[in-house]
Amino acid sequence: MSTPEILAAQHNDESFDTIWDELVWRGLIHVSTDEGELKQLLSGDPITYYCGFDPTAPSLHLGNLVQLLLLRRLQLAGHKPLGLVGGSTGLIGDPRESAERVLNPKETVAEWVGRLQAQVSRFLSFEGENAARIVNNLDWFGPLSAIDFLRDVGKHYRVGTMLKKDAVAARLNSEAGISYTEFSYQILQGLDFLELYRQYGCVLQTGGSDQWGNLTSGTDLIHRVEGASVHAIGTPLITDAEGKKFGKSEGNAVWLDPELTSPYAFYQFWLNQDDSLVVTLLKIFTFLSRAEIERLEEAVRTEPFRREAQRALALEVTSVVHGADAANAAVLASQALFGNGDLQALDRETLESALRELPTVRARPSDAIAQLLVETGLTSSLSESRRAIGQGGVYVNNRKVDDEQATIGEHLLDGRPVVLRRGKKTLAGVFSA
RNA sequence: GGCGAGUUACCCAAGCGGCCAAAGGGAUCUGACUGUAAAUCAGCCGGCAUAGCCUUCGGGGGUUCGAAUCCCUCACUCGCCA
Repeated sequence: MSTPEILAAQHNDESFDTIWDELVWRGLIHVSTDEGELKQLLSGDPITYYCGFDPTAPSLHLGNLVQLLLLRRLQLAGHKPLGLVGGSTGLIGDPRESAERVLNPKETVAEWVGRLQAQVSRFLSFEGENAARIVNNLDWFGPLSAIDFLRDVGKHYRVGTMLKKDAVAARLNSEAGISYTEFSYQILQGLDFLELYRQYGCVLQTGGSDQWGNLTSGTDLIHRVEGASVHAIGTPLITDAEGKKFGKSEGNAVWLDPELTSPYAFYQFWLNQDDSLVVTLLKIFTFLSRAEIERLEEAVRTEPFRREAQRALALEVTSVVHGADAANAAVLASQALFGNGDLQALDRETLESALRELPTVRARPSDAIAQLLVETGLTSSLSESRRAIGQGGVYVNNRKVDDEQATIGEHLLDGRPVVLRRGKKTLAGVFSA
């Protein structure tokens, strides 16, 4: 399915009186400027609004997806989105809670800008009255000299105010401290908003609630310089039951780029969500209607073992991000591989297409299983492979491997591809070399 | 600018000359129970040719038979005083 078809299938829920009501119901508003004014603004004539994405990685991830979908929901309500990819802010980096960022090379950031622009574009419509527009803050920061920056922008910022921003205060209270570079980030983002206000009449910025300090940096600046009241919406930070950041399990971010996170792995990620979180996720990450989500919520309560809500969530989100074809392929592969366990009963065609969704490797019968685990990425070292086998966590075609020295051997002989599994649900395919 | 404290594995955090590949907690991972859930319990948790060897305790250098532990030096962080 091509992008326009995906976009055409999306719409807001008409059972809500206003888009604001829907956003509130979906739990997308964690913090905002004056609610009454915002609600009125969003129910009136089309406005221009924006959200920024910094190129700090080669792809956007799930945290950004919340923002992308919010941009889209507002566009579906008739408003005009600006997707900003921060060619210059990405060179600086906003202050993270933990420690100072390592600056990325300019060429790298430039390349990432291109990638992110393409990703952002896929979630917005560039047709019609309220077509989206992609902007890059390097366009206005590039020509700005340090002296002009300090004279024209810096004068409007009080250090006391800047120090009180949570992101800055947290770092000041930590051992890591904060560099002048990252301390200045809030000014850059403030100037973005001002610039977009001047150029496009942009009056609303959205972002994660952890960006609230940076969002208000812009609203305050515009108020001071232009005397205008503009708005900001901060979405909630999604966390699991233990309060950990969603979709970022220590170094294993879930990426939107299919090269970095395969559609199958993406689908599986959503399918495995907790009961306690699944309804929240349906509201935020899908375009399913309130009625449908409420039905699924009931299903979680009455017959949780069917995992209907998780299935719906996984199918919907994978479709939105990777298209219906990729989503269906992920569903079929999941059914085949997690079916009733008898892989031998699968016809070869089905098996092979299911395995194409997984990491695969070519092998000879004499190859050690421990080595194949490493090559497929199921483990990261031979030691870990041996450990996994020793713990009884490795299977070949659903049969437990009990010898650390075992080779793939006869499993490969009849020419059928072999399913290598670690633990309950981490799979890879092995084809005959 | 002066003085003091600190930098340990993915994170927090003990260790302060050999018994240290490094206590403890958390996370990840595996097993049991389940619903490809949660909770709970158990195991694992640097690498390799695994009763052995190799590389790790901010960087570099030194003392010693032997250093995460002592000395010198560089870098960074925090605090107090100017």
